[in-house]
Amino acid sequence: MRIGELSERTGTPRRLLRYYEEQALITPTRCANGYRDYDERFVDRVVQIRGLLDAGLPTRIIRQILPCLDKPHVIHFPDATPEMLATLEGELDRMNHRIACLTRNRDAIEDYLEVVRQAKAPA
Amino acid sequence: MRIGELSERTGTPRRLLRYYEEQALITPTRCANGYRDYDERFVDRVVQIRGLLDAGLPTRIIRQILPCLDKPHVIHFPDATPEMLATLEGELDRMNHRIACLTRNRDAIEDYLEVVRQAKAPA
DNA sequence: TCGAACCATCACATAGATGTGAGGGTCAAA
DNA sequence: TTTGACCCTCACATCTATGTGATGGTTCGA
Repeated sequence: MRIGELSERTGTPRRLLRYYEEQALITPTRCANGYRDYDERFVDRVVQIRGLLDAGLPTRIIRQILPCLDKPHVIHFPDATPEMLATLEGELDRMNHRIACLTRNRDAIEDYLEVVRQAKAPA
Repeated sequence: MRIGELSERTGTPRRLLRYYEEQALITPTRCANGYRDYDERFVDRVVQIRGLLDAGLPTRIIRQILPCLDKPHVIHFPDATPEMLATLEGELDRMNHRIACLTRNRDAIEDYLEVVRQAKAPA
C-alpha cells in the first residue's frame, strides 16, 4: 500500500510516516516510480510506534526496542551485545516506573471521579 | 526550604522548578528577600510532576489533574464543572491506553530478555 | 491531453521541555 | 568588609516531535 492508505489506516499524518522512516523506525520498500510501498505489517507497527511515543519514549529508544518485539526472537540473538542488553534492562526499569506512576495517578483520578459522582447523583 | 535544597532532594534542575512554577504546577511562597520558599509537601509534588511528564503528559494536563490528587477530595467539589469532568474522563482514557501500551511492550521486552538469557546461560 | 489526486524531496516554522549564561541582589562566615 | 555560595530575573539556545508549504514528478480517468 502507498503512504496515503497507511496514513488513513493508522490515523497518522504522512509527514510523520516519513519522519519515522528517517528515524529508522520503519523501512518501506520503494516502487519503480519512487513511491513508498508498505505491506500490511506496517499498520500494526506504526500504531505501536505511536503508542510508545505517546507514552513518552523517544524515537532513539523505540528504535532499540522494536527489534525485540517481533514474534520470533530467534533471529535476533546474534546482535544482542552486552551493552544492548544493559540498555534494554534500563529501559525496562524506566517503563516500569512509568507504568507505576501512570497507574497510581489513574487510580487517583478514578477515585476522584467516583467521589464527585457520588456527591452529584443523590442531590 | 529554598530552591537549591528542593532541587537536590528531587533531582530536578532549579531551572525546571521555576518552569513548573511558571506553568502553575507549583506555587511556592516567597521570603522577604524574594527567595522562593518551599515546604515539605513540594518534594512529593515535584516527584509526581516529573513522573507524569516522563510518562508523556503535558503540563497543561498535569495542571488539571493535580488538584484531584490531593487527599481530601472534599474541598474540590465545587470547582468540578462538567467540562472539567469530561476532560478528566478523556485523560483517564488516554492514561489507560498508555498503561496498556507500556505494559504490552514491557512484557515483550521481558520475554525477549528471558529468551536471550536462556540462550546464553547454558552455552 | 488535461486536470485531479496521488506521490516525492526540501526547507522552514512551531511548541514544549530543558540547557546555559549574563547581570545583579542577599547573606553568612572568615 | 570582603568573599563565596546562595538566590533573583531575563533571554537566548537546543532537541524532539510535529505542522505547513513550495516545487515538481506520476498516474489515471474525463
